[in-house]
Amino acid sequence: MTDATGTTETAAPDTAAASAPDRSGLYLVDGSGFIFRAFHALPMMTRPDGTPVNAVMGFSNMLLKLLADIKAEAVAVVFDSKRLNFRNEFYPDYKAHRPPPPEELVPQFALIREATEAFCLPCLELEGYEADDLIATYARLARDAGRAVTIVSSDKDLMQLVGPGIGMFDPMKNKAIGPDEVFEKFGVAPDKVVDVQALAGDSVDNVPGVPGIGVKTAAQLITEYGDLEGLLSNADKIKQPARRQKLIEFAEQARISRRLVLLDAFAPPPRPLEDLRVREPDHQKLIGFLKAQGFRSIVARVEMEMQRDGRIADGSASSGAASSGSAPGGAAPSPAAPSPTGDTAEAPAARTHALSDVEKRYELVQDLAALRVWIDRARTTGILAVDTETDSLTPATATLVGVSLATEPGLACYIPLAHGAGAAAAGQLDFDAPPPPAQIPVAEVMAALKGVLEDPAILKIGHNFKFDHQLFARNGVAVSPIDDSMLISYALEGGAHGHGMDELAELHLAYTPIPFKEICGTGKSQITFDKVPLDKALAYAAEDADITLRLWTLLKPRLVEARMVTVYETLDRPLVPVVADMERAGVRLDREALARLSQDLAVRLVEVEKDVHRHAGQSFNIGSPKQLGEVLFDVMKLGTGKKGKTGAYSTDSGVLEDLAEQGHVIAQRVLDWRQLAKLKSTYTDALQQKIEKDTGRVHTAFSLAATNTGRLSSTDPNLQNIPVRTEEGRKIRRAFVAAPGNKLLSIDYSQIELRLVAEMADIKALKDAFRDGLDIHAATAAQVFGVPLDQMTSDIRRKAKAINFGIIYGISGFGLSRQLGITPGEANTFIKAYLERFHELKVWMEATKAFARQHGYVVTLFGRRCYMPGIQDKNAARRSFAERQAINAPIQGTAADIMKRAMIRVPGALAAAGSNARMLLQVHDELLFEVPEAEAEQAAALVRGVMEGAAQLGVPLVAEAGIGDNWEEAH
DNA sequence: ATTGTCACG
DNA sequence: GACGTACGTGACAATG
Repeated sequence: MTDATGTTETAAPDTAAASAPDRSGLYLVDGSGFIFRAFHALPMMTRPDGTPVNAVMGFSNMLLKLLADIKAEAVAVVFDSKRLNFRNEFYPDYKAHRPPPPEELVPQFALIREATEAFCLPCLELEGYEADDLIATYARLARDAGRAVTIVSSDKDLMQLVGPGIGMFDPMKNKAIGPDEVFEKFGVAPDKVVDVQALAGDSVDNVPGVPGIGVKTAAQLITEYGDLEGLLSNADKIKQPARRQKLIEFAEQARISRRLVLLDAFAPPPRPLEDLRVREPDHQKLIGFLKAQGFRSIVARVEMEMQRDGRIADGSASSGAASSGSAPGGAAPSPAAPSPTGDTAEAPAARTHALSDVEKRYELVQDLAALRVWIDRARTTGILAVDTETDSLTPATATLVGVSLATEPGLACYIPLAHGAGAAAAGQLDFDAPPPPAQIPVAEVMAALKGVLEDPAILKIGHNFKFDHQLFARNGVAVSPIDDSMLISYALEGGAHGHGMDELAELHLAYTPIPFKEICGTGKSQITFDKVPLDKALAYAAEDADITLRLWTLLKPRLVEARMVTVYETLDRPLVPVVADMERAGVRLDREALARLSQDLAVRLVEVEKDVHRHAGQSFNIGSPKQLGEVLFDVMKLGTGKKGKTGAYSTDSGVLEDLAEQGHVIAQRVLDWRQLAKLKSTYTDALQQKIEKDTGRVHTAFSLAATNTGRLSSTDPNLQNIPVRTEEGRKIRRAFVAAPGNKLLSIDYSQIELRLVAEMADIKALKDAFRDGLDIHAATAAQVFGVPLDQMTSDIRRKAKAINFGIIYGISGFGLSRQLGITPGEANTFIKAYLERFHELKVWMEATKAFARQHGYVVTLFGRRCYMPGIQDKNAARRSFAERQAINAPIQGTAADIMKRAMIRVPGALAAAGSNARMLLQVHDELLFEVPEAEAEQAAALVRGVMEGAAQLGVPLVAEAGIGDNWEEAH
């Protein structure tokens, strides 16, 4: 991750470095780290008033020496925030049993901040982050601006940052720390330090690591296997039995440990890098402070230096520059004096602006020189919002029409790539039409952007980045690292509202973006984006990147406040490249088989239609519920219809099945017709249309922010509802086939939701049954109805199965009675027996509903919030509905979380094993793969392992695999 | 654009 | 005592 700068061939004359040669160093002083070390290293001393000041003294000495020795143009002192930081969110014990600081140290915290201000140096701190994270963030920013960085600290946790352009300096031992010193300490290069720490752990910070593994062993293992994931996925190959066992058992703990020690170099900077410039110290103020502490020897040194340099202490840092640190008496920054440089304590609302408040500076980029300016801007800010425009909504095959970028709010550009000649739409030759506009060839733009888009030190931000990620991947660019403002919003407020850009812009920025319709029209006259004139394209596309950046700026910090960083960073964000690859892979369909099925269905539909009309004695549209109801209930007088709230007759399958049972043949024939019509229109006809010419495959789109529970959904076409329950339907499944030489591999979780009920409600009897590997429905039947397993009947088992499902849905006597065809009274008796046998369940359900009422949301096992607005509704029906949702959402949502964890780990596990299997589809508890025939069994075992190991619970997770030439066979 | 229906987990 | 119900999705055809 080090050769980020200057790798692109096109970057020959580095204009940023040439014209603004700001190569002077930035010094980042680890204030929090220093104070502890100085306190323990230096003998106790006190001020005349008795205040202990030994650490303050050490700190002042250190700063003075630093400022005298170095030629830094910028210095900042960084502190921990007082409150908990984001690490406590996923590991509450982080730095937990640290004793409170010694009594003599406490008053020195504030004095050290005062000292920093007396030296006219900026103090940096940020709620939710440690000093180390801010140091990592500013080190990244400065290095990318081409400036040398020195971290003044001896903390080993910062050693991971050492590399080209970034060094450390130990102020206590007075010696530099470079890659050699890091290797000496950890036995690996700086970029592998976190992997070693993840294994070795750290008792001081309460980082658990893997028991029995110290730094030495860790270094040896990491050297052999490359990195932590490489080691963990090959743990079974370790020779020493005890070590192998520990690595397998504590794999998850090692992963958590790595996240604990890994510094976040993308913390929102509390103030711009440019603000950190060293100012001429206010010597009078400095001397005043030092005298007040009784540091006479230091005062003497300062005065000597002033004389030597011939400086006169007269507040030379005049006007604006002095304003932030010049409060008399060294008091804490006065809130009454608004500082133009901006304090860290600024209200969140002030961080953003209504779109209309800021001048929009949007630029059309039509040559490489202009593009390079934007690339330089991205390197300076380390942050780049990106949006792509295409001629279609299927990113697997769409043509890239343009790219927009934004580097700061209001500052955005659009790079047209494939815009045609203005109004010459319809593809007709028009010799009077204007020629195509000036555009940089796509290949050149990609070559120029690749370095930035793949630079680990530049964060790329998108809204629904999965789409853009796919387009760049098709152009040979693997965008990383990324943030997605849509997914941030989803993690924050899933279920509370939608997360599309337009909706979020209204909600958070009080701004209505230019509607797509206004640019491209609608319906038959709609044009593709490549036909849009450049001025309009610029206004629309640049605005998208601009809004994305503004939303990110506003929403990213809220993740920390809401303690939702872990959900976002471990469940949602990493899914973006994984799902992008799935969509891009697509799935092969047998078009001829579908066509034959369509033909067959068409013939049979005509037959059944005739039959229905014959029974009815008249011709009508069976597909019209209105006409059908009138025929059945008004004309034929079959029972008494009328049900729906709109006054219309209900003709759904339940009603028709009742009629069929009463012997009305027409009802069964309508049901047959409905089934055939559904299969034809939704599947056999539609799926043929969805086969992409370019790839010969179908590419669904998975929505990552559509559901209330954290599940994915699939659209255009929906491949999560392909028929399977009836024989007719399974014929459609057989049209989903593997490419030649390949097999389809389907692996699904067995009973995952019921297992999670047992886990989350902590139901002992149910957990035992799962641990014993019993037939869970038979086992619950035995326990609830008191029937011995050897006397179990299929009917009793069926009833228990229905109750088990009902629990997951937030059971009601009415619902269960309808499902089982029994009276609500009987159903209630069953439920009562169930809740008595599994008494923990009732406790959990009541607690969950109470939580929902109190907070307006429920949480999954992994911390995802599912908002349910109806929970306080005055209407009893709506409230009951929300209560059932409150029961269901944590169960369904936790299952979704676990599936996401598995999906995120699958590609790495496959790659590590050298497998060529490709993940194609997810259907909530099932994953579908396409895999070379010879590798199928191996891939099945591997993926099963990943899925079963995706969470460590009190109940086992079980996944079952099937292999076949088509999806029906594999399932 | 909304409603009814039905495919899936 | 009365609400009207199993939870979560998306697509299609009819209809306003």
